[in-house]
Amino acid sequence: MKKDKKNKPSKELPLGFVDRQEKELLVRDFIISNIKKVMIKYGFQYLETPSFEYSDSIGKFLPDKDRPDEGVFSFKDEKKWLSLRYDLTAPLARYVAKNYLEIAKPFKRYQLGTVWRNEKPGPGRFREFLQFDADFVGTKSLQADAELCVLISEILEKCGLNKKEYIIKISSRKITEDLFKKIKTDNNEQRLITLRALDKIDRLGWDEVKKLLGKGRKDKSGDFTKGANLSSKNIDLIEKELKKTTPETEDLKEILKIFKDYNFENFEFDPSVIRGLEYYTGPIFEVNLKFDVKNEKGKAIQFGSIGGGGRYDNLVNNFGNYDAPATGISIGLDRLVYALIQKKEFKIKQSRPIVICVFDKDSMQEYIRLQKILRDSEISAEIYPGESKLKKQMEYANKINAPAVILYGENEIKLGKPTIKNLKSGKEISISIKDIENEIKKII
RNA sequence: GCAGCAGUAGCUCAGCUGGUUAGAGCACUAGUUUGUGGAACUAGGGGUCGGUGGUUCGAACCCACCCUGCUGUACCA
Repeated sequence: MKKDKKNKPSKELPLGFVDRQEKELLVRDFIISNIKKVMIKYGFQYLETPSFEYSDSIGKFLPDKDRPDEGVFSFKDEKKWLSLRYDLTAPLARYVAKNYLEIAKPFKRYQLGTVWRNEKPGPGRFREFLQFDADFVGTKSLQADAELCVLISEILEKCGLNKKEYIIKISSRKITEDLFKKIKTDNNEQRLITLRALDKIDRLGWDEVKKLLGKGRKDKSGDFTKGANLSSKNIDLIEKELKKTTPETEDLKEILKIFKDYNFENFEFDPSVIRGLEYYTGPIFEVNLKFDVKNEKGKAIQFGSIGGGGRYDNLVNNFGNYDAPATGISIGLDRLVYALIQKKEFKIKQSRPIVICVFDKDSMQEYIRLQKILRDSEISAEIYPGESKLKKQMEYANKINAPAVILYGENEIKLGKPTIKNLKSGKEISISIKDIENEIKKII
């Protein structure tokens, strides 16, 4: 079958890239159709920006000599570095900065698009994936932040999740800002390490996180992670502050009030939600699934959140002098698909064609006639695409999960009555051509 | 990136402490059935045992490096 293995092109995929098959794509399409419905209802505009941006436009300043792949895929075009986008927020900021004078403010847009990250893939995590983003640009109103949570919630429920299966966690950057004032640290690296450590509370638990806040932690593979070196007094203070269950910052109090007006309850205040450490300035949200997700071997895996977002009031401003406070949320669609396929028995019908068997090429016009009758009735149908013995054709129909085959050979043609064979029951019936449509519809 | 484990047919795996032409199940192909699938039976194809180099009379098996995968960890704008 295969000789000369050498010098043949590789059939392997690059690390972190995958082929996606129909089953998965149909679930994805289902989610996308729900997203579009909800976004239209909420009055958002649909936008598409290109896959590539200048690296500096999306926050990457790539030094010429270092390898230009610090988390992103990049190449040098003439004199400037280009990068594949790693999210949809940075391109949005760029878009708003570029078109600021023309667009209505506040600008509400949603976007669906592939993004790429040059990093280590994990289960359900690839280096190329589809993201959905909804953002408000040009408003400080916390109504916007609250509405994002409501809208995501509606999308998830339209996709079949109930209120027990997901939760929106909210917090605010203001909490950690206040905290840093209290422990009086202006050491930026220490602040970063602290934030990263706090981000892991739900995964590692307080005991482990406290090690990270102090000297450091050794994980179970024996790898050591350097800690933030805070004093135990400060560590205790942080723990005390972050274990509070009611928010004390003004922004969150207001959001909670708005949630109440919306009658929105499926959220939870969680001060350990930190997220994207650089640009958030206010409320932050995280969308979490509350059921276990398993890998191919049936083992539960650390799935984490399927999306999140928050307020980023300074991002657009980076491009110039426009002051455009913004807030947004994004969902990793492929991860959601991965989880949903496991959780739900999807009844999304993968419509497979009725197969019309070919007995004799000279009768082709008869087959085409049958095929047209079915297709005109919006029934998926095909003449067996090949030249094989009947047995082969049956095996083919069986393998593609065809609901039925139509047998129209010499004998049937003489009578003008094709035989329909139901592939599930194995039953065959002889039927006149005018009844074909009805009979097939009974089967599919 | 770091660490642990793994890599034998398309898939799942066996291969005893290194010993002649490397095995099984499933899948595939052909036939039993020249107009009938999902079952059975028969026969057959398919592997330089992840790669490269080394140790050895001899390597799928031992050693080194590399690649890939899994798990954890780090980073994630």
